[in-house]
Amino acid sequence: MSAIGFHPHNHDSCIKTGVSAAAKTCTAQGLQLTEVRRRVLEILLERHRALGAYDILEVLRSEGLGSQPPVAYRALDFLTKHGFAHKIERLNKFIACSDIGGDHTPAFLICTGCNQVAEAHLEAGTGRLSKAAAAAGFTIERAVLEAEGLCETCRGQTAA
Amino acid sequence: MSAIGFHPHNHDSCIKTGVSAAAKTCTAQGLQLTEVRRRVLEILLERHRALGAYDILEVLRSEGLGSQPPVAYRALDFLTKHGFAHKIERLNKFIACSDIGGDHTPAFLICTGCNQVAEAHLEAGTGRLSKAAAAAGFTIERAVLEAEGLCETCRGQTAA
DNA sequence: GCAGATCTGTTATACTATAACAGCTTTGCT
DNA sequence: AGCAAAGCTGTTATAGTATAACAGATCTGC
Ligand SMILES: [Zn+2]
Ligand SMILES: [Zn+2]
Ligand SMILES: [Zn+2]
Ligand SMILES: [Zn+2]
Repeated sequence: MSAIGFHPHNHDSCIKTGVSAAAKTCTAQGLQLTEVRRRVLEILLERHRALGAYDILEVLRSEGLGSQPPVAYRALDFLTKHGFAHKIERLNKFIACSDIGGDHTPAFLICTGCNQVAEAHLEAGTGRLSKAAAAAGFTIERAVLEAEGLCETCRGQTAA
Repeated sequence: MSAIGFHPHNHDSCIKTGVSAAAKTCTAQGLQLTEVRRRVLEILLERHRALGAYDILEVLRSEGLGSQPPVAYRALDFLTKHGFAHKIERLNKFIACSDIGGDHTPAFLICTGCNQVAEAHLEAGTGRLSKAAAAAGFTIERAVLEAEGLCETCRGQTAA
């Protein structure tokens, strides 16, 4: 429930934890966490912010892991499909999941000041949107919840 | 609060009501509802579904109202900026606001069966996302709330 | 009527994403 | 091991979405 992401923290552990959690899930579900896929996840975890597909491709290219768009998009499809990463629709960018493993309804707080994106995990089916959908007889299969605004730090700087 | 949009209804009145509400708002706020802008709003109201910018451009072109992308995008920027239309981020498409005039936080129900999009109007600042944001010291300026799934009709057809 | 602001038309280009096909690798089975 | 099916990768080409920049037209307030 708490929205981490706007606070400094030790980052190496983020990366290791994220990759190993993904590896574990893949093993359990018979999925292949291949070289490219693992590396894309690492890149997202390393940068710890939303990246465009072509940003990622540039890194892959520099490492000899693939140089054409489909390589990046396929890896991202895999990662997003299985919940290891998410697409931020508002930005057309991708970000590593901050809680790889659990089945969740992610929501994002996008700071327009520092461009950081924080992921909040909400309980599914308990909000106003769910109620409105239920009232209309609509069955939700996937939700995009993204808020733009200012994080605490950036807001302070604007006010000051 | 109720999500209209998945039910048949008389449409001419939608169009007239929408345009005149927009015209009224523009007069009140000193905005210019020019030929192109009005026509784009009409097109969105007529079709009553989400349209891509290039779909709209095609219509404009056929009517001699502008043939280059910026013409459509500028009109859409105007309409979305002032709440006469909304962009559906998940689809990269645009739709006329179903309640032109009121200041609102729109949420959308996107049916993957029939491609219809219904707009629900939620009260701002009362949901889980707002609470999560407040807890993180984050100030929301704009929210994207989009749910994909099946409307009542399409769900019935799938089940049957 | 004039100055400033705003809107339109146009060219060019940037950015985002996928189709399609050939070849390689892994997996599961015998 | 040998084989077939499924899945992954590399590549070319192309589709789809969006904006920068500048010149000219129109509207607005004075
Ligand atoms: Zn997540
Ligand atoms: Zn910030
Ligand atoms: Zn609306
Ligand atoms: Zn439907």
